[in-house]
Amino acid sequence: METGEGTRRVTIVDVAAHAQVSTTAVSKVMRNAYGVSPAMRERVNQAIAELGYRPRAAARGMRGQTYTIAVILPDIRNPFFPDIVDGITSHLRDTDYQVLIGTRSGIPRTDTDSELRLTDAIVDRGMDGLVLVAPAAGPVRLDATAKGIPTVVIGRHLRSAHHDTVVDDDARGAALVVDHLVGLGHRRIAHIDQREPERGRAETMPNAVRTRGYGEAMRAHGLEADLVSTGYTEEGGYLGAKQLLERTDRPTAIFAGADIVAMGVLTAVAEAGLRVPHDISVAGYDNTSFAALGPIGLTSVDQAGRQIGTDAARLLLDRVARRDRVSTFITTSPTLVVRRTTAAPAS
Amino acid sequence: METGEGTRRVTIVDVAAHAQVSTTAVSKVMRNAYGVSPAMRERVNQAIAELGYRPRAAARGMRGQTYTIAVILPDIRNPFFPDIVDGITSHLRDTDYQVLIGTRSGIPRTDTDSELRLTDAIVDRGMDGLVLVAPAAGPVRLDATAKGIPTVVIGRHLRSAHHDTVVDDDARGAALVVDHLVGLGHRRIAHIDQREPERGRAETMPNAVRTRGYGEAMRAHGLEADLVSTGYTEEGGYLGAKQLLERTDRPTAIFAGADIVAMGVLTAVAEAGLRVPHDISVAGYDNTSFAALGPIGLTSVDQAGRQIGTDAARLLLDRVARRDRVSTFITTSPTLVVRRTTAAPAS
DNA sequence: CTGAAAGCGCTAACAG
DNA sequence: CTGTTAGCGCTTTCAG
Repeated sequence: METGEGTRRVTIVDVAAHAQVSTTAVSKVMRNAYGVSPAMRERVNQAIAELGYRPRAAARGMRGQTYTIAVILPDIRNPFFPDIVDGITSHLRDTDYQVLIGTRSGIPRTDTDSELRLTDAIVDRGMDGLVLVAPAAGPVRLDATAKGIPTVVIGRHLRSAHHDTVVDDDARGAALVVDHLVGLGHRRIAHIDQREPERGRAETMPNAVRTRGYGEAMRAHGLEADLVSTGYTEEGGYLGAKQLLERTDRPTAIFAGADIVAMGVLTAVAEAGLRVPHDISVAGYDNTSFAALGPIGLTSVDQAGRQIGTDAARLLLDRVARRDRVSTFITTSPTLVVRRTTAAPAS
Repeated sequence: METGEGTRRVTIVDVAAHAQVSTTAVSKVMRNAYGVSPAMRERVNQAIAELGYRPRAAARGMRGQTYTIAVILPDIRNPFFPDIVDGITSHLRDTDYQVLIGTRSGIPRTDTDSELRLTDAIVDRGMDGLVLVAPAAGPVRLDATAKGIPTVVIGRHLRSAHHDTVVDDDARGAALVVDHLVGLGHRRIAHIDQREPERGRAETMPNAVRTRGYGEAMRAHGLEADLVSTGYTEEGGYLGAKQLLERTDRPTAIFAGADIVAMGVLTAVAEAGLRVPHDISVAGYDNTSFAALGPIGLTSVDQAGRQIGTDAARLLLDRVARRDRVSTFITTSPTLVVRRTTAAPAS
């Protein structure tokens, strides 16, 4: 127990000596490896407890695993991501694995570069697995990463032989919103999405797929798409809505690509002196906890983030155990949650 | 560059061979250590670039540093914490250090146990420094942790010789709110705080200090404190407010201990068919980005989370460099941001 | 200023 | 079922 000043940390050698066995035996017991008698297991465990021994991940990592899983989030402020993280950690709770989160939450967003740096850092630290949430990297890069470390990609519409994928049917989710608004009588429905600078990613990013779904649904109803591209942040929503509200012929409904975007939209609408849903309807995507808030009551698309996280964790552990197994692609179905920010247009 | 299947990862030995120098030289160049000629530095750097070499943190950690800083958050959903994280990462951006976040965001909250497990995991992974945000552990435990790894504690009103501390003047912040509400004419001002089960921590937890500040300010105005203890979560605010609103003689103002709590309060108020601030005033603490949202406009106390994070990062790097330096205690001054959820009482 | 050699703590082969 | 031995990739003495 002694946490004294100069006391050297207890190592596997100390445990082995204390239990009068070999270090191999201790190692095996820790990893629940095959080939240890119950008696020895008992003795070793007791020695571990008595000495308060804890294995060092770095040393283990040099030969075996580090028992650490990293989750890379594009943005720590988006309240949707905690749902995913919850799902992952809850699935890993009873295992030996530890979850650590990396984020490029700094100033620059949609930054492929900082994501790359983070991914490298994860690999350098010998982590056992990686969950990438809505990564910005291209398919080639993702494959290269996945070849080096078991990887699950969340949110990209991208099949790969090297990583597993869990993704929401974003096109369907967007259509759900459009259908709902059209059903209420709206014709001028605008969409605020995230600008997708790189051509190659356009088809596979969740935002792009939502945009496509929106466009197709509008067309199906014989309506014209009305797109404003800013970004999936509160500020993006604010700026996008400002732009839309300045028009003489402003839309009667705004479909924001994410709840966090809708938050900015609501702020802009309030500033313009308009009332929701009387003057304008607003819908979001993700069904975050903030959408349900009393003063908000945002109509939104639920994509079951917790479930997505759980699925990702399961796939990841699976792949850590068998790195060569065939890859899996899971699609989840979104549902619409109607609240108080959408209603029939006033006119 | 070859990211081929079986290609062994390039190590320091490969770099040394390529540059025709010793591994020691390479090691020194990487660490910007003393005693390398510019010519050699140049050669080594070129070899590193040509081979795309990246040092493995685990291996480095066995003898030296891992260049990794961990931040432990009590809750990933509270929108105040990203501000702190932003401050930390922005300060560390141009260093070799990498920030990784750990959170006990699972189901159980205020869980000393899961915090401990996380702290241990951080230490086991040989991280170079640790930032603890509003930790639940007691002083003895915190000291023990800090003895093992350079540590900065954010949010606890606790002076220690072993860790540095950055903390907001929570008592003053609470008084700011009470003074503001009393100035508007309120007399029945309730406070929703977080239950503090452990006696020993009562004086040092931010929530407890806010509660104390609230009580003292009320007394100074000759008013009686009215406390409901739930938790610093949205749900805590919801349940606490529900309880308060059921009373026949309900308060005219509710001061929530954190913005996230205020969110729950607003939901409960809306459900009760009451209007803010006409029927009841609501104030929060933290001045998160959500407080500024158009449909919210929450009056809140700003404690400059980004600045707190920056200070913490600076102190931490400082201590990583000189582990034996005297400890520092920084207090920041909160300011009140008045928005639209507070007004004179109706009666 | 440079390099050879000795570990850091652990796991994986390999023998007994 | 158990123990011995040889490294993993890096940093650190300590000589040259």
